[in-house]
Amino acid sequence: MSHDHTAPPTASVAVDTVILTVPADELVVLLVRRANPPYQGEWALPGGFLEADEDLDDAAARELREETGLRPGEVHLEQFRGYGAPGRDPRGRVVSIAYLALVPSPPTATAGGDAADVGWLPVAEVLAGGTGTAFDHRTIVEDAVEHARRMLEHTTVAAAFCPPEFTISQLRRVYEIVWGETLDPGNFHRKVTRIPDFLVATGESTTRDGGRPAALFRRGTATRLQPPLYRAVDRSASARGQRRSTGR
Amino acid sequence: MSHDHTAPPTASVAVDTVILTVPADELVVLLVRRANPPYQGEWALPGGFLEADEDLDDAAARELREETGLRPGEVHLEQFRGYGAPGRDPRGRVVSIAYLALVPSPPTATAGGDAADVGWLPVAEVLAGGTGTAFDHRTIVEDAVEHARRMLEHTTVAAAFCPPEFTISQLRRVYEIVWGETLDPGNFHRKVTRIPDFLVATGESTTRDGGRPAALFRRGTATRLQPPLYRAVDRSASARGQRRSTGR
DNA sequence: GCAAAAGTGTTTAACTTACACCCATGT
DNA sequence: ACATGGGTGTAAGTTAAACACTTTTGC
Repeated sequence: MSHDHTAPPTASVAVDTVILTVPADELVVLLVRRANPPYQGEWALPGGFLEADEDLDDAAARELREETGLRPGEVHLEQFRGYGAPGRDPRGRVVSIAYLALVPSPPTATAGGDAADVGWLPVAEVLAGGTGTAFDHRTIVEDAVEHARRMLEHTTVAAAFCPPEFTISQLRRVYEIVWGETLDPGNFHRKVTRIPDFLVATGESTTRDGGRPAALFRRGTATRLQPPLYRAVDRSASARGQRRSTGR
Repeated sequence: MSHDHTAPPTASVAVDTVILTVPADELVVLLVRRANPPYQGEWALPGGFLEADEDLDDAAARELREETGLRPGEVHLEQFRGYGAPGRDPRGRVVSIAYLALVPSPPTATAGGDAADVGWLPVAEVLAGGTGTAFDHRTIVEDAVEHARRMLEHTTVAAAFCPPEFTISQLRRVYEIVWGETLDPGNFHRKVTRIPDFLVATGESTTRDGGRPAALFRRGTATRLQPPLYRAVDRSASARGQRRSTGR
């Protein structure tokens, strides 16, 4: 851009969003079944071309609203990577800016896009390749999920998966499902309630079938998790190395 | 991209790279003085338009080689963000994919691009606005530096600023300069030498004027820093909150 | 010897972990 | 009463922070 080439080659710029949510006991991603070629009938990420007078973030927010009816503020929406391999779209040169959206479940599910079919598919199935996915969208979902997993360690975004008011075990279940491992309920409770401005108690509590009612919380203003929460994978990898010089 | 709009609007896609290094006691960024309008005479990031059959990473690697003569493998090169605000380039719709490069210092400095003038500018000056910067490149540098600071906490990329063989205090100085704070030499030494596969001792040691010679190391294969190194900013912010419930 | 930088030891506080235990509700 | 999940207590082990101290060189 700082060099002034003659007649720069042009491309279409698309914005594709990996919308994740945790409706029950698994992580799911919103995909759209393609009505037209190429990849007709296969699943693709919701997205669209960048319009003439639109910033990238605005385009992603617009797409998200069109597909789920959710508006920024209710969700976590973040750009995470651009994809521009030459052959990734057979129609021509398309560079996609990929966004990651974490939304509470289930957000009015399928709203009115121009798509024939919209569905929440389990991430595990998509990554295993069991689902026919268009373009390089399986790779994009893979990168997005890895990004989300890392985000949960250092930031408070996990709360974006929860409704406006939620209990600590709802939040814990988000971690457990996204990371695929179980966490100690007591320690988790202490840890997250200690983070300043992460959780704001509403004073209310839930009433459910069996078990003590849980206190309800709202999201606070904190965004970073300091100190972080660790996945067991990381800690065991670390412990393996540390032990080397712990010869006391 | 999953929706099939008629005649998608096209744009030029550029790749701009924030090349950082630590030559002495400050963090500097490679900028190019623009020879032509717009922003003639101001400083811009090295970059160029994506070519027809080129992936994003390849374009960034090509630009980096053209400007510094360095090839991937010797440097850390990573995409970190796309920029696409409508008015960011007066010539038309340009979406830039920004890359961050961390290179050892000083890498054959100014090599042959088609630019009139190339220079390493102190990041502090650029961010303070003391330097006339073209487009939104001041913002891009700001984002890149923040990204780099966070990377140093969780990954081993700091070593990318060092020559192939380096001492632990060279590595520590990288942290101190990028973060803008001092670290305890003893604790730093212990911490980094404990990370498995981060540093590989060569057996050699330096001989300098005054002071005990330091052992030389090469980069190992580790990429993650687990547990992380923390900036004082983070820890103090955390400690402030933690103290709240530490009433033992 | 003295200054300077490298590297190790030691103490104290903080944090994580595991798990026991009590609490508050539905049935 | 008892099952169920919420939440707190506690002890053991681990890690980090601060800083004293030893080592190895140049002058």
